[in-house]
Amino acid sequence: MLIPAITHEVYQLEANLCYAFVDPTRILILYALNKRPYNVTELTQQLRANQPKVSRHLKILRDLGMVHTTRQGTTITYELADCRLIEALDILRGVLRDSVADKASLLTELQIE
Amino acid sequence: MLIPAITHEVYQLEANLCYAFVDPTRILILYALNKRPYNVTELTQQLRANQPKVSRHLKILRDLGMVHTTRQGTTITYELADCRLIEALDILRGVLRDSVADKASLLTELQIE
DNA sequence: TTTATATAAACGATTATTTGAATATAGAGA
DNA sequence: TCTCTATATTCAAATAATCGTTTATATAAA
Repeated sequence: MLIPAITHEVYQLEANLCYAFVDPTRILILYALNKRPYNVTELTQQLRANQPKVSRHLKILRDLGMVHTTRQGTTITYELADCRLIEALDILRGVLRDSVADKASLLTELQIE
Repeated sequence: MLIPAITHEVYQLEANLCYAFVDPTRILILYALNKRPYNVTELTQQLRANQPKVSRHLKILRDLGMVHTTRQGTTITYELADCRLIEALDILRGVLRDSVADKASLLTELQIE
């Protein structure tokens, strides 16, 4: 049962979406926006990053449809587009936690012997 | 309420894990292994990719602890380490589906007017 | 119209990722 | 030991991602 060539495009789309998650700054932004909407200046302060850096990452998230924007005067407020993004990130965080726990217990076993 | 510097390391770890998902071949492998374990040759045939390519991606997944291996003679069987990885990918797929649906309906509205 | 502020985009340098092709290793059996 | 098969690694080339710095744009208010 081979995987049809057309299917590869779906996986490419899925991979494109996941691209958002490979940078810690973007994950940080998503988790922050999960609490409440923020404008760029607020995010810049929270993340202790410079403004162009934050704007660049916001653009990536915007292009992927992960955040929505509303403008009030000169300030632009960003909000999370879909809370399932956090759901997915939380699951991965759980996987990470258990993975680290496994390595730690393995280390403990080695020390006993 | 600033995000403490130490926290950034956790987000870096999370981003490292997500790195597995930015390549369609790796997503394809994970979904395949979710059905049942496969050896490298079988995966190579399924994905219609060359063997070194599959092996390279398997190494990345192995290093991240996402797959486990067992050797029988010369063949090495890979299996999914944690089914929550698929759970997370499925959630993202749902987000993707709705996102595409939204764009499609927007397109429909434009055509009506 | 000028000025100030918030946000975005462009630029160049650096580093990372992916690939096909070629090569290496590891185990099984003659 | 030789050979075959399965799997892993290396290499060079092409592409892509990230960053700090600088510059541009857009809105509001004077």
